[in-house]
Amino acid sequence: MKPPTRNELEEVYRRLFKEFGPQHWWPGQTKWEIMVGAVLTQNTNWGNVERAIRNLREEKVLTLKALRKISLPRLARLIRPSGYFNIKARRLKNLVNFIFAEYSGSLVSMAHEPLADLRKKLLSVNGIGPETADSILLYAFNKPIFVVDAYTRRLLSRHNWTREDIDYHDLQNIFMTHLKPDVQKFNEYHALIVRAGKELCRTNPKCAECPLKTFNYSANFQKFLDARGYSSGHSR
DNA sequence: GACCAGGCACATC
DNA sequence: GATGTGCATGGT
Repeated sequence: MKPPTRNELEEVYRRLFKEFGPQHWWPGQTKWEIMVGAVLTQNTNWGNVERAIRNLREEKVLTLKALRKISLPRLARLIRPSGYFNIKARRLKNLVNFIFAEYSGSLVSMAHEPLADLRKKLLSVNGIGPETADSILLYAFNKPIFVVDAYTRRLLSRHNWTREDIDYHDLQNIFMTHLKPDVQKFNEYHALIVRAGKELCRTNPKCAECPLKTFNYSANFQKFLDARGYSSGHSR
């Protein structure tokens, strides 16, 4: 098992982009809306997050100020469709309180904070882990940090480039050390991996249709396919 | 009815 | 430091 080379990472990007085109991420209009989405989508289908965000918008509480004032039970009720609503309500409150405590509620001054400092501070907020922090940094604040997630982990491990249980930062470092810091490209690359990942998901690999099919899948992935009865006919 | 989805914190050993 | 568990909805 050896990690992908720079050329391989570039080739993956080219193929994904050619297959799917630009993804125009993040699916959210304002900095704050992107941050809310980043918390709500934790281990949750994006469609459910959209319902929750729609509720917040319809109730006119999809702003920093409104979310500061809203009661915890009401917030939990509105974001119910996104799952884990009690925990996520508290996490959103934690994020709001952090922004007021640290930046007087100003996303503009928050945006001026250097990447490394802002990242460290975000990670200190209870409920903001590495992926949520990096999503906020890249997609809300346009900072050059590569976001990795379950799809990224799956993509690399199935090509036998990494172990399935690779640590978040080890995985992130593979991209950060090989690719030049480029906000637009990091944005697009992660979005494309998610897009492709949905076609390479756990229960329905659809490998014949995967744009990466010309890579050699790993022995592990082959075993995975065999175990689920996907190998006969269309796997390679 | 089982399994899955763009994590994270916390308990326990 | 590694491993396990709770959190919860809506789609397939």
